[in-house]
Amino acid sequence: MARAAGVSVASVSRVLNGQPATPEMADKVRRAAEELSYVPDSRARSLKVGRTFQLTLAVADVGNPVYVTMMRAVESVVAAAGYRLVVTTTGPDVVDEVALVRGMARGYADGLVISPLRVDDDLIKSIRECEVPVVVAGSVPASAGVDTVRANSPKGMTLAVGHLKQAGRKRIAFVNGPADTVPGEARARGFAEAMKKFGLTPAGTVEAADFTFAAGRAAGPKLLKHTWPDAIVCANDLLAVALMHVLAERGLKVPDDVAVIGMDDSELAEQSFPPLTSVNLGSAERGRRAAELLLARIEDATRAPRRIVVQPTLSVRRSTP
Amino acid sequence: MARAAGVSVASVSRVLNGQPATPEMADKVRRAAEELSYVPDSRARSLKVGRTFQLTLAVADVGNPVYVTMMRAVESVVAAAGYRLVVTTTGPDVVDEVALVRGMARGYADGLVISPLRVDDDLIKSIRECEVPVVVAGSVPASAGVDTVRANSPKGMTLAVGHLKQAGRKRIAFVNGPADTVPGEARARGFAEAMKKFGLTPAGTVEAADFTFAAGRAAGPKLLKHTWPDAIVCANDLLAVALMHVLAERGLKVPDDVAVIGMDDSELAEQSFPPLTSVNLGSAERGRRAAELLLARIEDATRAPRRIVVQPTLSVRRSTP
DNA sequence: TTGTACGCGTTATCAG
DNA sequence: CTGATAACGCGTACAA
Repeated sequence: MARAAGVSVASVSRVLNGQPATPEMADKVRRAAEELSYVPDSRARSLKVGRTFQLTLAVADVGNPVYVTMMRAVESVVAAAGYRLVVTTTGPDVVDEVALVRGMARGYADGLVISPLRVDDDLIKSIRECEVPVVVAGSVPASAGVDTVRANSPKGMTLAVGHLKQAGRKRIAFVNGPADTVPGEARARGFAEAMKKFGLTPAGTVEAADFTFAAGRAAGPKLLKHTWPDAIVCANDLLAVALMHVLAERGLKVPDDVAVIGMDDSELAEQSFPPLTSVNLGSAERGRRAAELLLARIEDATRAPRRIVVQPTLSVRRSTP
Repeated sequence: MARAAGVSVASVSRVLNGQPATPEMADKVRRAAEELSYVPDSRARSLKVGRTFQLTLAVADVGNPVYVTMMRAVESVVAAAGYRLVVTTTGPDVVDEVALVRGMARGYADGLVISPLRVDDDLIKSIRECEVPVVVAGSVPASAGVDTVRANSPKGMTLAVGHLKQAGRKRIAFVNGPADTVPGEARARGFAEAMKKFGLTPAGTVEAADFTFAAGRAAGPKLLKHTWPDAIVCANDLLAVALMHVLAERGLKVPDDVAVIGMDDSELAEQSFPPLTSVNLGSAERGRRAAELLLARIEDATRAPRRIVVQPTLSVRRSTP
């Protein structure tokens, strides 16, 4: 390429990176690059500059629409900054998450946004020791000293239960995902607190095997075997939609017989029938903020860790009165 | 690292790549690697071996559940072969697709699976000239001479219309996405052919602005202004679910008053209410086959281009009688 | 402003 | 079987 343009390799590099050069030099280089449809090799560039201009987003399950929302948000922020996004699915096991974080040391990406389902000391340790910046989209202890952006589940639960109480519902049940996960634990605590705050007693609780539609289908009958709720709060939209299916099969009308509320306010909420009232935990904003935090830390590795909390809102649709 | 183990860099490389070495040598190297938690830098490795062990999947819209299915399938195949997957969203414009394909020359990935919404000569040209192997998940002319795995939309439409006719429905309408897209064109043609084959006349057709839920919500009323169908075939699941919303708003029962059929048989089909009868165009299998084709071509660049067609099946659920 | 020369960390080659 | 060394293609001091 350099000799095709009749100049030095250094000049090619300078022109293509927008550094000062005489117009005629720039012209010669661009002309030759166009001619040969030459583009700098990103592998060599990565080795030299120590950056890949790639970022990784790790989520547990791409089939969960909340991660689609988050992915969109992260993608738009990092793309605007000139980065590609590598989306990785970790699955539910924390060991896989730890392996992923450790693997970042290979240097195939310049940073990581991870939304872990389960967190243990190993994971926190691997994040702290990671070669590249890591931002956690989820809850980790403040003592971990890592950048974090998380939702406010308890407040979200307050919104949900308050809305139901105002509608006159009193026998409120709760469908959670696994309580040994970070979101599962937060939602369980939040639900209990919210019920207490409003002077209500839970009409029943069930724990689905995971946060999927199938798990919700299985958990619904278990819940309804022992209780006759007039409202059900679900830990996410997939579970809520699954519960509406179970209720329909039993001839129960939503929202007249039983009101249903989901969490995440994902695209599924407006697509479901009836459209699902859902607590918006700010997944798009969390994704955006997490990406911004990551970019900022890449710029300046010494800045103090930030912990951002995104506040929830309630999107009222037709599954509640 | 080499001097930490007291051996040469070459030996480190050999041991870590599983090449023959004396047990004691292997031991020294592994011990030191463990100690320093050393992992080979993938940037340098990429530069040297000319491979990144990364593949790219380009889709139009990550919010479309059919791409989630495809993504899962591609991911599992390439991961098993030791590759990472980079998911890129191209949007609806062909120029962005062309830019993406051209950009592959930078060498940040070893191959590309692209599912283009619109195809023109520029795109085909860029694919043929691409530095790295490209597999198209979709339809391109055989003359293009590229690896392809596509669905059989006409046959899928025959399945859909045949199912409706057998149920006694005669006033069948069609909701398509943009007809200037590859899937839009294929489905329009397929629907027309299928109707003719069964001796039926279309009860109306409307073209949504794109393949999204919102576009379906907007297109539904337009269709129903001029016609009173007893069945509606939709070009994908998102449009079908949107149509069911529109029908419900007008007090029309699905499937008693109007039957609805979607295409893609995505996760949304079983999550919708009523569960959506949908033509399974084999998105998972298409993803799997496309990934396999790509891996095979990376192994052997000289093999003849293959054109795979995946056959559809019908998943009957509750939105049809 | 432009060119020359070096080094990034790894793998492949070749001599020992 | 091991060690020394030459690339891979780029960015960048430094010299001109």
